Amino acid sequence: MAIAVDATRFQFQRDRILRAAAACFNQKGYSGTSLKDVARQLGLTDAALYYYVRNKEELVYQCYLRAADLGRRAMERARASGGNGFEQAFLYIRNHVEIMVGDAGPVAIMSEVPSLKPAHRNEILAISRRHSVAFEEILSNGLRDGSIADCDVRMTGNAVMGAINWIPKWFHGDPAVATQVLETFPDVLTRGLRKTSG
Amino acid sequence: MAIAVDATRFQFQRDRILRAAAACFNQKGYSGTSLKDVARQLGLTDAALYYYVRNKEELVYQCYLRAADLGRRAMERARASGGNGFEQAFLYIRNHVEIMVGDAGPVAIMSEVPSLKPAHRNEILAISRRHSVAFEEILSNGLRDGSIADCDVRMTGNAVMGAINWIPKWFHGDPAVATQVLETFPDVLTRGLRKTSG
DNA sequence: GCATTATTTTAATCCTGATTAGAATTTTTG
DNA sequence: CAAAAATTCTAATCAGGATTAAAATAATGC
Repeated sequence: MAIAVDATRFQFQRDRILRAAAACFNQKGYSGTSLKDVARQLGLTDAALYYYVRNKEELVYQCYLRAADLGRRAMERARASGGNGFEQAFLYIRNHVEIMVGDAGPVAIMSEVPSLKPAHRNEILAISRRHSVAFEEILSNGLRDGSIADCDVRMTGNAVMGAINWIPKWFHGDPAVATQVLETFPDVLTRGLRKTSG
Repeated sequence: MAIAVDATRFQFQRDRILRAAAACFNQKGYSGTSLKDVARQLGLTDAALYYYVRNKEELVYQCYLRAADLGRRAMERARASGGNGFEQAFLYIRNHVEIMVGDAGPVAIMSEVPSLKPAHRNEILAISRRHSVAFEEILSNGLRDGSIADCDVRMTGNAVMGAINWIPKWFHGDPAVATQVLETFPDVLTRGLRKTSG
């Protein structure tokens, strides 16, 4: 009954499982990965996973929750930076890209959100929406403070999110590529936002 | 034994099925859609689908093949236009976006490519690769002919493809939005490519 | 209209991977 | 070390959707 200072072992394993699952889902597709696949990667047996997760649906849900959370953190660090609109947009993108190609481990592409059970699906969708809105707000701020060139905020947001979310489709862990991505992607995505003159 | 001039009825139904399937996959997720779901949408019975497709795997494969083909056409029309690099890039994006939000019907997001059987998977991947390479070539041409500003060709390609491929995630058929997308998305995606001065 | 072919349905079957129960093992605690 | 709790395994079971076989219906050609 210790005052759970150490959410240690359980939480730790659970997180390993989520990362292994994310890796499997991204690499082998959702329908292509069985619980056995995920378990094997950790030297476990499929049944063992049920100690950490109610069922496969919840495994996916947790993966997505983790992905959403990492995105949220990237966003919050950017907003906390106190820069102008452009700087915050750039920073958010860099933070998020860093997560996608960095050692946070694989981040699951949210392709099976629609098949989550309603409560889970709605939660994930709500977080995603908040996330999008937050980015659009940054863009709006940038328009107002003059750091971002005139643009359709909604569409720009959709474009940027798409580009970021799609990363795991073509990035497969090569560290050299990771460096390149980190250096160029944020610039690629924000070039169009830069205010040219005044 | 007629010289199959009219691939009519069969091909027609098959295409309807592919579109219905694409719609289901995008809306309900891959694991969330059963063959019965797809069939019901057409007033058919699940078993009837087997007259048009060997199994579910092939249904997905055909959906992806169709998606890839639509993309290829968008690309070819752009290349055939004979414009400079920037113009071709812009045109390709417009063409492709038009397909994604237009009345070509829903285009399947290729999220389950990894779980296709090897031959199918490799074919889809090969097409995708060709597609990416083609776009990168357009960008390279633009760099050479001076119509596109200095940029990382590979990463720019990845960003643009991601943004386009992600469209079905947030576009759900609203015609007003379709118009907006068509008008703004190509501009959003190419702004960063425009040569500012010389 | 009749025969042939194309398309769809009904009614099983099948199969695979998720899930569960309970035993075994390992870890922790005192 | 003994008892309790935590974690994992073995061995079934189970469910649900994919798939099939055969019959029924619709379309087509003559």
